[in-house]
Amino acid sequence: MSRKKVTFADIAEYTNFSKTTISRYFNNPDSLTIENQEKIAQALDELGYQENKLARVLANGKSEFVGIIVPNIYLHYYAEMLNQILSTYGEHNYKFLVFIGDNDKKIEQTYINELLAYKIEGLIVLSHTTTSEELASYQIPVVTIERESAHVCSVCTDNYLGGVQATSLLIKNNCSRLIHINSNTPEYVPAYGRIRGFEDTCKTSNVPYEIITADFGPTYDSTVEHIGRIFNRIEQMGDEKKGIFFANDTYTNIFLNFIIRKYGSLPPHYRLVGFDNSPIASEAVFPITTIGQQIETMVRNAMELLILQMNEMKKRVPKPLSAPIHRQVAPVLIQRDTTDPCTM
Amino acid sequence: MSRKKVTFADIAEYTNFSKTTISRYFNNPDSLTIENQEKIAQALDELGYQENKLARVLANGKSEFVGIIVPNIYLHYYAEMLNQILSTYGEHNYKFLVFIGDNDKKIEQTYINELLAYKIEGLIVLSHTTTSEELASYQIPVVTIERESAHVCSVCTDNYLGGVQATSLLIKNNCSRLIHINSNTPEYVPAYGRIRGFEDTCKTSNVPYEIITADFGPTYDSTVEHIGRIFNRIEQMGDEKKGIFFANDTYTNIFLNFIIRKYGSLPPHYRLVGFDNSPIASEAVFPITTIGQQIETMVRNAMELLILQMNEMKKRVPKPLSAPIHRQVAPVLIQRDTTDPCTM
DNA sequence: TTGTAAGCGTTATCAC
DNA sequence: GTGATAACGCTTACAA
Repeated sequence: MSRKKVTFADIAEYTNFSKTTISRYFNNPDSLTIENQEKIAQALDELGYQENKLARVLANGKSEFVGIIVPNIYLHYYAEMLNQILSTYGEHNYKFLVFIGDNDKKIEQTYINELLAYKIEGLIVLSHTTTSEELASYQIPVVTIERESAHVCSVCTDNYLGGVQATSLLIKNNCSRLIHINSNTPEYVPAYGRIRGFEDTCKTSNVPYEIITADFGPTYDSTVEHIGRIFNRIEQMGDEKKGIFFANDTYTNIFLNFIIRKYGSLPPHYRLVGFDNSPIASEAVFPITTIGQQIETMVRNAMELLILQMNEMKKRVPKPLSAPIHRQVAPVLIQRDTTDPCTM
Repeated sequence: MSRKKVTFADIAEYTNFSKTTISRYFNNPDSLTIENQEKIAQALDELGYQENKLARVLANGKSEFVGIIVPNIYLHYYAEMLNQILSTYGEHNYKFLVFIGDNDKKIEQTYINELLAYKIEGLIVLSHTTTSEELASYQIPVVTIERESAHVCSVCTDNYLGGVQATSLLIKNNCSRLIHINSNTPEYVPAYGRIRGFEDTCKTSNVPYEIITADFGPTYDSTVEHIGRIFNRIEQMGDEKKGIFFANDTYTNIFLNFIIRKYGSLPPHYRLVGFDNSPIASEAVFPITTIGQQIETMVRNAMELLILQMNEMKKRVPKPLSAPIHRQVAPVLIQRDTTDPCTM
């Protein structure tokens, strides 16, 4: 009942083979006769063998572990990223050790050390706490997603293009005044591209525009409060047709709610576009037109870049990449009910 | 530069101690003189030592790994669970290996086998694919959360109480007709308690009630469609004050959206209560009154139960629990704008 | 307080 | 095709 652990040694004894042969059964079965394969299979079954991959890792150095550091999974965006990453198990067989970053550099360091102690083969970073320079210094394969990444491989959405798509749609909707609403975003963050895309498109098309940035505070409620103020300000602007491009769907939804509560519906002089295609965009009273990040594609790219590096590390003479590879993924415009139907 | 791995042997040689002493430095530092501790610390630093916890696991059997199987993390409910579980790292130091269940028993088996091969000390199961009987058969510490759990330890929300809370509020709101909307839920699922709580409360209070169940299909859109039909049906019922208790906030929000699009606001003859306190409940045009699951408390309980079992396994003569422990966590009524203000 | 030596359960190398 | 044997890097009696 309380069977002690069965090991290769036991199987070997039981079958009159050597441990080596048992090992081969797992790693290179073709090198055994079918007959012997069956003998071993049977012994495995009869003795109730249970693999120990940790021992194998110690012996061959391939942990098949990949570390992940996410800032949180409260936001659907990160949850979906994580979802997609974990789902690659079926394809690549990497096991994922997941840590939630604390926005605390010290703590994140300890996470990384812990991951290194468990011999991860690679690291996927979504949190913003540790600089890419520091990440690079660990000398292991790294891929970052949608964050600063000067010194490591990365995958980002083409935020600039997203800004252009959103703004172009609003212009096609004949909005005579364009507004972009965002939190204070440093220029080195990929998402800053949304602002540039917006601005450039407005300029090119010669439409008057305004960029409203603010610190929305740390909570949903504080965000609502700030956006409420912005709503009131915009309401004063008169009734020309306003096209508003928001940094994300949450902001858009909050703004939309203010509109609904005032007008009972979405009046034609408001056209809104969000970003992220998060659930709230489809769940809003009037489903929100938004720029969707192609998360699955991003993750596929991230895994490709990571595996590229990890495979290199397994060679006798690993030749690290001469320069980090950066990939951009085009976002997708998803037209719903907060803009006029329109073929672009 | 491409420094070879530094091991205890190297440190030992460098410091003229034995490997044992180096080991003790990590596991029982007090048994060394301060002086020698510093010597070793310095050597560690100078040689650039990097722990290898896998080797340690092989030697002492304590992996500090815990496996998690979630059905998905697309739903905020699961994402938040995962969030809370992962966040316990700071407290308990268990590392988490996360798998996304496929609703496919075979595949989930392979996940579990993989986890066993990596010598997890315990397993947290949120997916519904594998029966608790099967889970128990693996002979390792298991805790399930909010699912069938006859043969293993578990943590659940007190769904019955939740149903009672929601229904009582609607009755206090003077609703003269009570309706519960749910998908087809088998009785053995914990969430079925919500239905019983609703029904019992209606009966006790002698208020006419109706339970509407349906298969809402696999997508958000199909859910919208079905709820739209239900909305139309309820609209025909006349204008008595209706109190509707939904199985979750998503249903509630969809229903609310139908109301808004028809009436432009929430008319007083509709009172709505959701379940889960998911983001959509607060983000809706009219923030939704809901029954919140205390996820953090649930997770704390789950970890307690798991650690209890895992610690037992570390004893010389582990005495497994004579019977699985089941814990219930009370839900919390969160009053917002889809019900009348009311002190209960 | 410190050291010796035998594991832990695999894989890798080199023979046969 | 198969087997001995030495790693892999750490822990843990048992000694001293």
